[in-house]
Amino acid sequence: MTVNRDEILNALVADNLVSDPNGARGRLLREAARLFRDKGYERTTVRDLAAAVGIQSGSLFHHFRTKEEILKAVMVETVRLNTALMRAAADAADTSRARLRAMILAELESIVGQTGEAMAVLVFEWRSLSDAPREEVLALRDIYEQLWLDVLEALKAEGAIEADPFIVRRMLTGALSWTVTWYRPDGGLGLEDLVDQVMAMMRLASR
Amino acid sequence: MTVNRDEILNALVADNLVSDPNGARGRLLREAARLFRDKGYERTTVRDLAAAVGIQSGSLFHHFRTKEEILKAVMVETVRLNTALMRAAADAADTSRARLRAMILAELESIVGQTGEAMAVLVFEWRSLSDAPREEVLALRDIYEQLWLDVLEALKAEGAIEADPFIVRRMLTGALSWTVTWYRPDGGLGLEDLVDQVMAMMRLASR
DNA sequence: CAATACCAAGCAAGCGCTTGGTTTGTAAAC
DNA sequence: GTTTACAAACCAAGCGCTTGCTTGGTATTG
Repeated sequence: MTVNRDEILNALVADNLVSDPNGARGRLLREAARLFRDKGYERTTVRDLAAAVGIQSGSLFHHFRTKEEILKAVMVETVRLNTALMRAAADAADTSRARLRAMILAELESIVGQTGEAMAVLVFEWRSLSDAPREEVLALRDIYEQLWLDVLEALKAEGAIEADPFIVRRMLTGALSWTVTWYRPDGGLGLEDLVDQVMAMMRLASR
Repeated sequence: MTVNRDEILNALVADNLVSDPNGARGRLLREAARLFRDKGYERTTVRDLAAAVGIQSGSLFHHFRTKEEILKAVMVETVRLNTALMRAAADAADTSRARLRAMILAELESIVGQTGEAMAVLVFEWRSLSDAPREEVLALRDIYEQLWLDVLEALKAEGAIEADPFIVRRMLTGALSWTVTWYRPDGGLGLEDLVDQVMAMMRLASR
């Protein structure tokens, strides 16, 4: 990887697209992501959220107008960050096959790494968003998805994959995001190994 | 398929392992599954559940002691039914490859078919179950999962797949259950086509 | 001396669930 | 073949609690 995670994050923070993780807002969003993943959005109360950052529940509404706005912010910022990370990962590879591998690794890193809580929220809590904000998040996600479709279409053109790129991506989305429910980085299986397994499953091995 | 769905269902009903879909309890569980999938368990109130079957909210507690017990019943009965269906699908095929194909088809049929609501609940709402009932459901699910591991291990031994069977199954779980979020049977893509795509993705085609 | 960040207190609404009593289905007793 | 008995199914009402959010005021900071 030529561009590292922190550089990308800082650039987004500078553009006000993502909250500074060290600021009050950023800290709250991180705790919110953790709570939303662990207990679900509905089971998490504003009192839980407030306690997690050490303030009174009413004080939350100085930073966010509603509880739902917190959920939306978690999702929006997560998509933005991951789109940037994914683009960087894709750009750094020079063959389609290497590009797919890099993207799978990047997505798994997001899922099991620091933004894992937020990624899980993105996967499991979209139903808790009401229509308008959901559409907003989905629109952002489309940009992210297009990065995947580009590389999968290239692989299809090369004959490296046989199935429809669109469907392959949807299957990959499910397969990779499902790892949040079972993969533990401290187990015997490293992240790179896991990527190898995914590539092997699609018979695209050759690390 | 030599054994059809209704036969299997009736056998389970006769053994009291699954509620009669026409009975009061069965109807409630079906409506509960639909509501839980559409709005999530937490957002679904006992008043919603009662209204869906046309009774007062208090009357629910004549059939179930708590709201959580309804969720558990939905999950338990769904796993039981699908284990039976999956076993039948597996037994009817004679090669490992055909068996995997039959099982993928069976799982997709469960996901997009009549029990689809309940399957989605099983996937997305496990976090809403408290510890003890969750362990119970997971224990039942292990039986179901073993059916998959058996056929994947056979395929591995035959050299038809390259990756670890355990990991392949987890990837398949994610990929297939994720279809609930996007696949619509009335679109251009039929279920058999979708299975073909999955097999093609694993380079196991040859319908 | 504003503006920002927070606290203490509490309100209105909605939640799961309980209660006491009525209707309905079923089958034995007469 | 009507009556009696009784449990299962349900209703109407509401209790106690938690929820998201508001309000009016007080520190803190540049």
